[in-house]
Amino acid sequence: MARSAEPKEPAPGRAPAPPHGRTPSVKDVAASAGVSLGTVSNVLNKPAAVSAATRERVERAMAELGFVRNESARQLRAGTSRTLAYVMLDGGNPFFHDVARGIESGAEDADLSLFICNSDGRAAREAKHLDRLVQQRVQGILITPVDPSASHLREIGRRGIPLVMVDRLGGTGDCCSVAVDDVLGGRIAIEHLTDRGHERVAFVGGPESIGQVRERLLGARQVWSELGRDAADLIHLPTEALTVAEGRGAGERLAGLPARRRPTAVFCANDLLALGLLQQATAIGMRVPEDLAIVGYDDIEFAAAAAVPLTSVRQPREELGRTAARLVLAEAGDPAHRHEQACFVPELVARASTAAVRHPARKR
Amino acid sequence: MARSAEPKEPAPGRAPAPPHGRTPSVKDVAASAGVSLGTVSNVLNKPAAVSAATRERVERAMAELGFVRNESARQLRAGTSRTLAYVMLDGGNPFFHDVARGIESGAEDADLSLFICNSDGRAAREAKHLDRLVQQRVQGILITPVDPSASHLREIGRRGIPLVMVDRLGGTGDCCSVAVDDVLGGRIAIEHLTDRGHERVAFVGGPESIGQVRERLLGARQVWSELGRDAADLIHLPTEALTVAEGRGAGERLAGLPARRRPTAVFCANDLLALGLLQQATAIGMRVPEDLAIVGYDDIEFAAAAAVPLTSVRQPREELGRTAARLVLAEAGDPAHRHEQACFVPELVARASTAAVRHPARKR
DNA sequence: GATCCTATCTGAAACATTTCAACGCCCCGC
DNA sequence: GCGGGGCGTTGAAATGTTTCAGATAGGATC
Repeated sequence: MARSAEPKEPAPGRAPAPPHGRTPSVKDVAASAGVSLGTVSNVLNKPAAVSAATRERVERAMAELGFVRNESARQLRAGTSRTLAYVMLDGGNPFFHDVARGIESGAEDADLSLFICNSDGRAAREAKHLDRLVQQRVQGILITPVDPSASHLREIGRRGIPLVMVDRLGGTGDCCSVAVDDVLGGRIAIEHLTDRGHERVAFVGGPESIGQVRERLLGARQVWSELGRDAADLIHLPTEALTVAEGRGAGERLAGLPARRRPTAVFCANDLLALGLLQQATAIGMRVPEDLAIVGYDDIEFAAAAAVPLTSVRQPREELGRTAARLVLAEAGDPAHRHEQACFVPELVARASTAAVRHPARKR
Repeated sequence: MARSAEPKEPAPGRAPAPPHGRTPSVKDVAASAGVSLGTVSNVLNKPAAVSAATRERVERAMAELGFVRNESARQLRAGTSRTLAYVMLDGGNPFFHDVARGIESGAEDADLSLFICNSDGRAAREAKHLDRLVQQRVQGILITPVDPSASHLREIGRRGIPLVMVDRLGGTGDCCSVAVDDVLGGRIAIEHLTDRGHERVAFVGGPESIGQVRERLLGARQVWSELGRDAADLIHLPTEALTVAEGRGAGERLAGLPARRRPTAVFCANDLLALGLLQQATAIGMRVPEDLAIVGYDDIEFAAAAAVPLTSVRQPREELGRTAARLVLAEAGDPAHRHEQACFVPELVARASTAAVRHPARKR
């Protein structure tokens, strides 16, 4: 019954089979190398304090036994883990994955692992994730919250766990945050469209409970009124969510408008909406950009990959993530840390979906 | 200097400020409730063994102190963590996120957390992630490996950590795996195209070092020869990777073919390629499906959202993930576990990109 | 009243690591 | 020969939890 080594397979790697059942600990290594366990610990943590000969002996023992540090024990002693966590809002939106990638790169630099969670827009899930993360004693939490003012967020802060809001403004300033200037994003989108000669534009997006949506719309309206345009010519087509399906729905409603009122361009609150809208528009035979120009938001990879490449407002996603990681680490390192609100500037990426065309209405 | 409670903010939540610096432990709770720490532990782990009165007292103490279990300590004692991990191959491909969602749902059922890592197709990154996961003593590892035969994978197995390959066949059977029948997938894609009357078809995909690519191509060729078609009419357009950019490149090469040799349909090894190809085809004025029919693979959300909705071979992604989670848990629970190779059946989802059109070549 | 049982609670041990005061040792300078 | 100071090493303490053998008490049964 004893688990014998398979004779067929003569140790393919370097590490031999584990000594016996249990995975070896520092104690085993110490015994095998004939040193105290404090010395083994020193080899791991301050190798300079150990003589070369001893160090080598210990290292050989570790290799022979296939020793691997037990991170739980280390954490227990240290009081905190070597892990950051990012709780993202919508796992179906590539935007957040790009942000996550930025965070990961920041975490990597500090030699930390990154725990990625997905709240899927549901407060209960978010709370559950946060609960777990607190139990894990993560070193810091990055989050794009369902509701930035939720009580479970303040709870985290009260516990003294560094927390950074990502892509949301920290509001009252009781935590760090990184965000992009959404009002400005709305402005440049509309400026781009008016530059292209559009006089009747729709803003597609909702619900307005989402700060981003509110601000992008606000920016749009600001420019519109500054240009002295009639507010009635900037239509708001609300959606229930920022998804492809909702974008299609908005496309249908757009098509249903009487020709007089129908806009020649739309500005969508994100790229998913824009892609859905583009699809619907194409399906009913509208040409983009000739009949309808479209501007999206986020500049996700699929925006550039659309059949008609999508003009979009790009956010510096990875940098957003990297900065967030930097802030959370700064807060973790320095107790006297002042909360910081980083705000990035969005940038318009013009593509075919708003290419300059002599507009039919003007041409004739 | 003492950190006094802010007078402005009269305890917004229920939990009062932590007692003093340190986060409270079971010992603190025990002291505060006037019981032994064993009892506190029982309240947490086997509440039935504690009298109602005591339990309530302890629970009140926990609430008052804002006690949160320390997961590291729990893990240390238990010898293993309450965490699964998924190392995905390509964070930029929504397919893997859907798989991850399935895994998460499986993990959720077992009340485990899921650690999501991204190897980004790089073996070194993958090895680093695995290293960390072993240090964390995760309960099991799910992985879509860069190279299924890599030595660091066998290492994991030798350590006795349950490992399940996702979307890859376990090959020699020395670990569990879940996969989808890619040969069959290739077959149904080609059958669909030949049903639609196409007589010259291209397979776009590569590199062939990827098992999926090889098998989908194999399935395609099988059907082709079974139908008695000339092998020269099933062109293989190789790509360097399964990305949108490579899809665009393939589109260019396709357009460059002399009209006689140009296929009327393509079967792409995944949806990213198909989307890139669709974009390029549209850009140069080819109509889809009239001039070129396209079949993708994976049926990611963006396939349905494309301007011309993409016909695609759907894999049961979430189920793949859920099954993988189930297998890894089975292996973790039962040491005498027999490795299992789960194989799912793909399914064709027909959309506009291969809609039946009277094909020009036949019409005239 | 002794015995047994059950329900409840206790205290110490164990888990793997890091830290730290202390120790032995050797060499240097006096 | 002795004090002093590095250097390298040691052993014990501490971290927060779970587990488990025992302790205690309160009934019920004989």
